[in-house]
Amino acid sequence: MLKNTDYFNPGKICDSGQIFRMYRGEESVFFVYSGNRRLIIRCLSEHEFELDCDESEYESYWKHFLDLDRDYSTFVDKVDKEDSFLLRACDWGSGIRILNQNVFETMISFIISQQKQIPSIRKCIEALCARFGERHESREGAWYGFPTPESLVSKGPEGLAGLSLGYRERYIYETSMAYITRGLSDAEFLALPYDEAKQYLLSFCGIGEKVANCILLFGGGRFDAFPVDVHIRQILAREYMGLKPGEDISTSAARKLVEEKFGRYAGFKGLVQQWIFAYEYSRITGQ
DNA sequence: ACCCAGGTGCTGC
DNA sequence: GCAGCACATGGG
Repeated sequence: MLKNTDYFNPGKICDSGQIFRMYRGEESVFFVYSGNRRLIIRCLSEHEFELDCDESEYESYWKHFLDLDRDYSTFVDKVDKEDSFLLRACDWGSGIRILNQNVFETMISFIISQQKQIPSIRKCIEALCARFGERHESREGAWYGFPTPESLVSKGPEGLAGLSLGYRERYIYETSMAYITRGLSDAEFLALPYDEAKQYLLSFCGIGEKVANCILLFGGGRFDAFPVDVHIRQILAREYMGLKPGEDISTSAARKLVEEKFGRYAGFKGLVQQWIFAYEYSRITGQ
């Protein structure tokens, strides 16, 4: 049971695009999957939650996974009062936490995410878990864990066919193979300096600048990572350059603008990114 | 048929 | 460093 918990809104987190294996159940119930673990969150009120998982897993795993050991109140107060768009995004995104997901799962998930829409990404990952993951039985029904790299390569490169992964099949296979031979444990990865952690990620096939930043932010504990994707570029163009809706700018121009507009939020730039991404995404999908 | 999606790798300059 | 292109697949 979690009481008096502020700045924690499972619904906002579920829709924020940083996690693909989090689902809405009935009546304010959420299912969260990570590796071979599962957490059920029941929202009792705005500040009270029942967390259902194996005994001891909360303190040893889920508390940090949900980033509940961080004080989010300080970040909200630091938003520039002149920046009306960010104020709205921050207000809307209140309750989003930046998760600490496991690294290999985040690598494969965001390799899949490229050139795909979020519902489609979820389906691909589900299919991958069903084919290669460990099966678990529970009162609520059967579910599958996230596959290990060994499992993903166990049927050869062709073993990944038929899951709508397209050209990403090769990326997943190559990255899994490389991870088996030279992958770091999560603890080793987290201990790396920022630049080395990024270079490590970029050395895998299918991981470029944007995906690396997603992994750094959503699984790598780097609160300053700022992924720039098509939505972020459109926000910058529209809200910070006065261009017409839909007009795009180059990624390099976007990175300069990010530094100019959000550089002052050093220490929590990644949270700022999630506020504006989730706000924009809700606008597009009409929530 | 066309355009786009939480881009990356590769080539050529 | 930067532009241009191919790359699967599903959805509008």
